[in-house]
Amino acid sequence: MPKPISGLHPALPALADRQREILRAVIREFIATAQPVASGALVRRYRLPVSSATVRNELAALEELGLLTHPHTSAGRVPTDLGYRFFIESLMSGAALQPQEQVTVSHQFQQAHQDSAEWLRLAASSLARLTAEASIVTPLIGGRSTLKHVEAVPIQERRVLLVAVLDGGAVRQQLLDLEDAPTPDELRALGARLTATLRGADPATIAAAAHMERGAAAQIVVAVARLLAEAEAGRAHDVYYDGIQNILAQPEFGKGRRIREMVALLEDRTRLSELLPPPIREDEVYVAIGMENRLEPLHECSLVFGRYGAGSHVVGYIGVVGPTRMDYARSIGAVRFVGRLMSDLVRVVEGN
Amino acid sequence: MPKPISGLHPALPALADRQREILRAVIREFIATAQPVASGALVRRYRLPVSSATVRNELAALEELGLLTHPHTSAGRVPTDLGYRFFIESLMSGAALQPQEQVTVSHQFQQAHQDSAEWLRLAASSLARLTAEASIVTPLIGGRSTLKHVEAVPIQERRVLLVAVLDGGAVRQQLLDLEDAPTPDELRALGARLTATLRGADPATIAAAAHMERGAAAQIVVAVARLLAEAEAGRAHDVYYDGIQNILAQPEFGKGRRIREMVALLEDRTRLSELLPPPIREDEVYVAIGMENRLEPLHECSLVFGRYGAGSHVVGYIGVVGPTRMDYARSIGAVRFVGRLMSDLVRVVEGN
DNA sequence: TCTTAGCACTCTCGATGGGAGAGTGCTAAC
DNA sequence: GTTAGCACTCTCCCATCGAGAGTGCTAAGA
Repeated sequence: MPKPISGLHPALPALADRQREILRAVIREFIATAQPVASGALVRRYRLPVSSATVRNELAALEELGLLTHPHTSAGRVPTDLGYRFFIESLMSGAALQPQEQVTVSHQFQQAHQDSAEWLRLAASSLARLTAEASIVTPLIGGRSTLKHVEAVPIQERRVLLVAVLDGGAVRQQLLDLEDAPTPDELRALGARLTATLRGADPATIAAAAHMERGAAAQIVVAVARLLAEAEAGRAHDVYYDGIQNILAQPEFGKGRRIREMVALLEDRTRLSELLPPPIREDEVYVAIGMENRLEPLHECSLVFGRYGAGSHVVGYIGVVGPTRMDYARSIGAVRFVGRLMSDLVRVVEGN
Repeated sequence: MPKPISGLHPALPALADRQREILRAVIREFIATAQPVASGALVRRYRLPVSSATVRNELAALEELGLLTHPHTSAGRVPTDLGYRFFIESLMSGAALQPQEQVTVSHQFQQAHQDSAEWLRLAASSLARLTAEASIVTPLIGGRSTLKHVEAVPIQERRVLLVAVLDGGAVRQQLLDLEDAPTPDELRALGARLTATLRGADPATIAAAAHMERGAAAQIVVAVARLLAEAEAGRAHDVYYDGIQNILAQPEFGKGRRIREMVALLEDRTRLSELLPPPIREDEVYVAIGMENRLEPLHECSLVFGRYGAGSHVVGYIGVVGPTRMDYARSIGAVRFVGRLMSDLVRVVEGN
């Protein structure tokens, strides 16, 4: 069974049971309220069997270990990045989604008309709604794109719509102005012939095959090769995001500067790829907390990413972005659930 | 020639030349600085040939007419919604986009692979970039969707990918599990036959034709009818938006409450349709200023919408949303330019 | 009659300064 | 090891105040 959480793995200290309990309570409380957590409030709210003075001693110890900080002398405690990391690695109870929620989301996917762009959009909006964070969903990236079917549909005299179906069921289309003007019947025959000869071929093979063709056929083959090559590269602008309103609502982004940078990052599809996680295994979830993120605008944010896909080379990523004060259990549960859903869909499309 | 600007047309007062000049200067200045405009600053900045006291008298008169206000006694003047309306109707010099900008945007569209979803996305991002506002772009809505070509591509034994090309070049796809298991050759023949018999038919006709078919063919015909019907309805979730970061940067949205409602409106595709303008003519631009908007969250915003399309029944909308303090000349110019570009593309795809 | 200088008045904005409240750290007793 | 008690610190809110900006008004000038 793969390690469920990946990401940085700094050396984490060993804690006594009571310290673990208190750390967990602090993080839970801070996630819920966004306010520094006071010793007295902990005792009251979590019915701890010790006094607030004892809790204060433990809090000081946890701060010594780097798991908590203070904004100022007379404020309560706030988790550090390391504190969150500890929480995720060894304190968090993996609360999955409610069965009811799971049913609702699955149901929506089933109704989504089996259109892959629709699935991506739905995944983004489901994740955003489930987690109340911003979500990011990429299409399937990488792997070999091979041709399953090609068709040239006449639009005007010399203009055809090229429709290429890829293995995996993705459909790419492109309008093409031809040098010569084949009849509809010729076009149909050409589509059938090219489908027969190029079926299963990868972009390089198809590009090479273009030399065997002349005129319209050559044009079409070149275009098909390019469409497939692009599909293989995964087009950066096909990334979907949703839930910007959720992060606007977070109190830590009230001021407005930080948040603008984050939204800019989400909207700039060319920069989005910098945000994707290193390769992770199926069903594994990657978490990057605060300063663990390379990108400066995300230094007060956390990412939770999962992957979906069928093979080991054809993967897409789905994830959420939010403040470091994030409900990690829920985010991880949601990412994992939606990821599995997407993987199932891919498997169905690719034929088990 | 159609009226270029549509929207509410309240009775607008007649103004003396100097008042017009001063009103124009106030609005220009406020659009540029977002600060209430003082009489002294106007004289200095716009080299008015009168003293600040005279300007103050005129400002008081303009305020009397409802075209300006002040936030408090000792603050400069701020345009009212009516003031902006007056500006747009009779003061604004229609500054179009720079030739350089026009070339850049046209060029991007030409490189966009002739894929209609790509065009929509590009239109949204171009508008956002040109205007520094948030943009909204809908696909073509309404009109009759007729079939141009249909193909069933085998994916697995009983599973096919249905690809329907519509008049206008839109491509719809759907995965379909068939009752029986036709051979690839049978599927190809079926596609050719259905294309021949159903070409040019509308959804209702196609749905009726389903009764003439049996088994897989009937299933396919039903699915095609539904795909076309959906295309005709225009799917609400196909709306694209971009440039949220731009409105986050506006000083009037600093506080964060208003802006959240606006972003929520943009992200909720089901509510987006409430935002679309009443029917407007080609090349006409619709402007709604502040309280003229029905939707409460937009009471401090303005919309500038244009339409694109080929006929009078097949239209799509493109527009920008920003604070009432918006560079209307630029927004209107950008919306009109991108709208024309989109219309041209539609005409090309539909075959002149 | 229109324009303008002068001036009092008003309002915002930023700095200043308690005072209340919350929460900690420490100490000493249990 | 735990806890009560207490001094100390820091934030936050509010009131105050002066500077600055800008207006409205008045009266004089063109």
